[in-house]
Amino acid sequence: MVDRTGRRPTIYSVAERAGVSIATVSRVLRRPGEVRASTRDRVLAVVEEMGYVPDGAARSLAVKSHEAHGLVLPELRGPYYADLLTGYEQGAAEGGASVVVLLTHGKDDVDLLVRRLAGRVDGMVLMGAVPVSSRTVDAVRAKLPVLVLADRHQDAVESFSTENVGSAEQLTRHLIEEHGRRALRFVGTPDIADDVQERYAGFVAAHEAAGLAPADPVPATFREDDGPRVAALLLDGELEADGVVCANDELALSVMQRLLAAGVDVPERISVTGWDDVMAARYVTPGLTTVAQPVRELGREVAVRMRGLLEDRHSAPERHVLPTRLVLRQSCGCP
Amino acid sequence: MVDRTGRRPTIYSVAERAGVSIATVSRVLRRPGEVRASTRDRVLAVVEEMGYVPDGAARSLAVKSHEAHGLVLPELRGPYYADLLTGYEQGAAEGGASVVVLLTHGKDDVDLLVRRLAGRVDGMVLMGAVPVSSRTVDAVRAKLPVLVLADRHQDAVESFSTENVGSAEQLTRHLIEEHGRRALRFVGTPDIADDVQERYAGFVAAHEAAGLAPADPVPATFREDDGPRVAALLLDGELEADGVVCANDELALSVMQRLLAAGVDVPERISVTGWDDVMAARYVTPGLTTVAQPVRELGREVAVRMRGLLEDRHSAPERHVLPTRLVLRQSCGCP
DNA sequence: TTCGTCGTCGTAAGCGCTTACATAGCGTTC
DNA sequence: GAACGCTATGTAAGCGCTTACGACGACGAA
Repeated sequence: MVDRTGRRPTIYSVAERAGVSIATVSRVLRRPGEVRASTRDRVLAVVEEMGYVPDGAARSLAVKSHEAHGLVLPELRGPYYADLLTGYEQGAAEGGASVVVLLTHGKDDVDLLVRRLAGRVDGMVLMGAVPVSSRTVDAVRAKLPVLVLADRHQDAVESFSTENVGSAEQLTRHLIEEHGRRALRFVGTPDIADDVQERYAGFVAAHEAAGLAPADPVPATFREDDGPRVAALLLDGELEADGVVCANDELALSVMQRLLAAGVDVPERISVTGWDDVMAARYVTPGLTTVAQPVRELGREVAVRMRGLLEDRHSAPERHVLPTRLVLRQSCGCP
Repeated sequence: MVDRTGRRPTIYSVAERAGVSIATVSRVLRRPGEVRASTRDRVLAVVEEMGYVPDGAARSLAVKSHEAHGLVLPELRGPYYADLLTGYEQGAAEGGASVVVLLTHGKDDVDLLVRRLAGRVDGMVLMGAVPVSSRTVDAVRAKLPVLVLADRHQDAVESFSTENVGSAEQLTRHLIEEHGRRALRFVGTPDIADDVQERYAGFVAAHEAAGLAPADPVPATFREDDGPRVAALLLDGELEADGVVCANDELALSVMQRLLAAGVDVPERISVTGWDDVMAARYVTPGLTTVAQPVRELGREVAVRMRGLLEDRHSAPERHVLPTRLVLRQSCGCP
């Protein structure tokens, strides 16, 4: 399994053992059609026997391609990022590229890590929520194609996102028109991320269309931990509402659970809605009304687009928005 | 931003522009202490100005290290793999390595992909459930350290897993002793994966300890889709049981929901338990009794161990088992 | 027979880094 | 003031691949 030098086999040891030149070994592996069958078989036998695996770094250096994409996400909680990664990996794999993931949560040198990553991949996908300076983004963009997800649209940089304003408006209108809600609150901090902002915008739009005054958002993070706090405000009467439109499902589930535990009738007295359609949303009682995003498809499309950019670096930046789907269950008041 | 050749800057263009040799540029970036402050500043200024990012492949080739680990998982559904990856990425990042993920689900040339991956990383972690031939595993092991997760313990290859037999036994005993169950069924296909096998073994052990005859397992995959089928068996009376020990939470949730929808009193008439403690487990009613695994810690420990192996390749293969924790909620019969 | 063609394979020049070693400059020491 | 040591930097040899180019022989056509 080891050549005479005691090190792992290289293309040289394989060539020597098979009695051919290194060029032939390379051809056997990359363009088998160009070498005579008998030679090919002999070389393949040696490859197998020695357990030769070509060094990716050397290949990358020679072909000037890393055959890898970088995917930078804040974390991996919840189904969103995992699905995104799943779809992306699939799309990248279809083009023969692997994906290097960088999770920024808890790291304090994100800019450095992103720059370093830029040296090891052919293209990079940045989640809007990652804390990276625009200086760094610019530096990386100068070197390779960059795609941004769910971020405020900076011109010049191509972005993907799922539709937010429209579906938030539709959801809110549903609560107002179908369930007669008049005192809705949006739970989530718009400044925290671009999509939250858009969801709130939809919330506002629906109110204006109905001639109602939209209330200010109730600040909350995406984490479950904030649910109890918000529920307490509702229970104490500090927050008067007959419905809460939460920025995501974790928050909604957590709020709803607290309300139910306190004996509040959901949805009779208060409607609760979420966003994302996590698994728990269809198992809880009442079922959580929410908005489903085609996250896996999103991931795949992003990867496909990245492959396109790698082919043709000069295509103009586009803006992609994927449609979402309102999922009506019982927590809004539907039967 | 681009040197005179129109290509991206290399260490040569930076050196030329800064009026130093490439060795000095390299030193500025890797061992700043060895170069005079004035020179260093000058070089750094040029680096910044040109937007220079060292090529990872060239570096890897020179230092003979990819500074990356491979993580091969079947998929990314549910919190298990996502948490594992999160923990692993953290542990790897602490050692300055990035992680390349390979998802095997839906791919038919897994062996080839794994071999190829082996050429781009310094070490590889294989989930037991990935469909890879042992020939391939051996070939990869000959080249770099391999760690296996939740797999049948092949000697020689180091493995990590969470405790299964003991906690399954404990869970089953709880159902028998505390809730007086006498006709339990295990839902899951032991052959499918090593951990399912172990969980069933614990199920059997508890029965034997109680002087009861353990029933055969009811085959089912990890997916939610199998829940309705199993529930139907229970409802039709084809399966007589006063409790089902499911191989994971998805299955358990799905079965439980069907039973409840059909008017069966869970846990009064039938206890239901799962495994993994997914988020939905604490939001459903009744709360799902399950077993929590320290997945993130597992991931991190695996990464740390991998870094150790990379330092000292000759350490003997160890077998690591992390403890799990029984989470009693109401679906077993507890108040 | 001669020449061109084609298929097969070897030679060698990179790809962009790191680093051992050599060298130059300069302050110390006796 | 010569010998020495130390620091800062340059020179150049790889690292293991890919591939342009050319050599060579076999073969068919003229």
